Amino acid sequence: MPGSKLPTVLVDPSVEEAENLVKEAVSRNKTLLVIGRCWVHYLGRAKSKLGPGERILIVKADGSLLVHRSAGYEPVNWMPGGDVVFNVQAKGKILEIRALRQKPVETVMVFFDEIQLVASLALVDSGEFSLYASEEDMQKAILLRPDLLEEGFRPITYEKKVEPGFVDVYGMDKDGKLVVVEIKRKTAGKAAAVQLARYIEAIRTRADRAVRGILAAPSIAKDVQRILTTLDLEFRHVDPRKCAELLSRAETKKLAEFFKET
Amino acid sequence: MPGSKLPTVLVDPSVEEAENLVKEAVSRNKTLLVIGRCWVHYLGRAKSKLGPGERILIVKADGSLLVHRSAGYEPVNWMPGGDVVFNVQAKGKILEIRALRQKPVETVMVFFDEIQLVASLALVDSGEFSLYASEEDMQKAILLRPDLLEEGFRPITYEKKVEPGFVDVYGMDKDGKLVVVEIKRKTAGKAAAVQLARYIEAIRTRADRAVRGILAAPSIAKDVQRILTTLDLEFRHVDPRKCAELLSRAETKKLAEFFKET
DNA sequence: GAGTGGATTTCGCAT
DNA sequence: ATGCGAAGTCCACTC
Repeated sequence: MPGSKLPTVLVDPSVEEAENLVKEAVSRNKTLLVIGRCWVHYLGRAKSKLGPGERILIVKADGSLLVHRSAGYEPVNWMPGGDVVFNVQAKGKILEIRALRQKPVETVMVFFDEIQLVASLALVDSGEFSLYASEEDMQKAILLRPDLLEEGFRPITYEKKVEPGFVDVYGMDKDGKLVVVEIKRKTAGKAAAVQLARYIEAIRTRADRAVRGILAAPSIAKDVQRILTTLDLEFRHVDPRKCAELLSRAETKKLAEFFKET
Repeated sequence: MPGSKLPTVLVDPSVEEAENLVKEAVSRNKTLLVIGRCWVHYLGRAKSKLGPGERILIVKADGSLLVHRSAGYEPVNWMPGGDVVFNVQAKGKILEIRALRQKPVETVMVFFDEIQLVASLALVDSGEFSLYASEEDMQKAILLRPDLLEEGFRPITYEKKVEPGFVDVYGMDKDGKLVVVEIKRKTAGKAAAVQLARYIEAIRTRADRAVRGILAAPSIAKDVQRILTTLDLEFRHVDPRKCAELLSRAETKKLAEFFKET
């Protein structure tokens, strides 16, 4: 076993013991875990108060801080990492942990009056994370296999700058008509249709010729079909998962070349 | 001390020991913590792979699952709580924890091959979280930015003693008319309107001049608008959240200065 | 139940 | 540094 260092763990420690380990952890940029009864104040972008209760506090090596309750995906209080400074001190029976960030200026203060567990960790983690089926994957897949969009479609550029922003994909259909493609990785709402319409509008006035607008997404919201019809836009079903599968490594190379050209 | 139950903690457990505690925790809806070397697969709305590394796994009482790395505010893998089903089993030296959600259909699979710590917690947490400003905060905010109440309003005093009690804020409108403001942090009911009316009454008789009464609150109860009209009082929508934001900006400045010193 | 908008959004990538 | 847009966004609210 590549003996990774075991965490230093204190169960039901005294305030002093906890204070020492917490200080050691934050000063050495370890990952810190504190479980116990606490209350929390936040002041910065907003202002909040959290009354006493048992929670999990995590302070990561990069300074990010999380206070998690027993339910809910999101932390009830937090601070993103970066330029965060910590101040830890025991005041009587209470352990105070303060975090201060500079940009933007904000502070989280956690007060523990009962500590069940403190752990100081030196997590070794070089594992790679890869995500498939993002909007970018859909774009790549369409560039690589234009038939996904429609037969005979030929991409010209991607992320093309036009007046309001960037067109996801821009190309020509089998009849030589210009095509603007807006990609959404999940159900496309009204906003997507309107955005596409704006691009079309901008290009039509500039190019002074017919332009087709295609919304490529796994599905569209209920009333959006009506909007599309009104705006003379089209919807094309494209499955992000299928797109991801298409992107094998070999094909990605070809894609790299395509990207280089354009 | 209301002796909250201490967590069950295993440091450097065997796979079997870990398996037992993890199973016990998820089956009894406790909050679970596992720290160790793992890799993670996600399949659902997208698809992701996370290579081996040391992380923190949290499974909460509501089924939400978080995999945290040593840096970053966000979990690298997760599952929101709700209709989540878990499957835990040891396969040889590897502990598998699978979470499956139905809507949408998605699954997270975590594989541990080294376990540093397992903890099963029964977090007791009834503390209230309030992001919104207190009534006092709303008062401060209105004094700081009178425009919140109405354009041209100028506060004169606050917490002014008048016959029945204390007026929250007292000032003048842009036409020089006296204004009495009653602040409520939540939906204002009949009592608030009546209270305001009493202040107005007292001041009118004393000052012998026109006085406007404004009820400042995020909203008013259904029939209160009628009462206000009858009593010739006005309602002004004031968002406690906006007040909190405003105050936090102001108070944050003090914070910034304080930290500049230190 | 679906759609819409906000978030102490966070995060990355562009200019 | 700043700004813009996507996110496995999550979440609360409305229809």
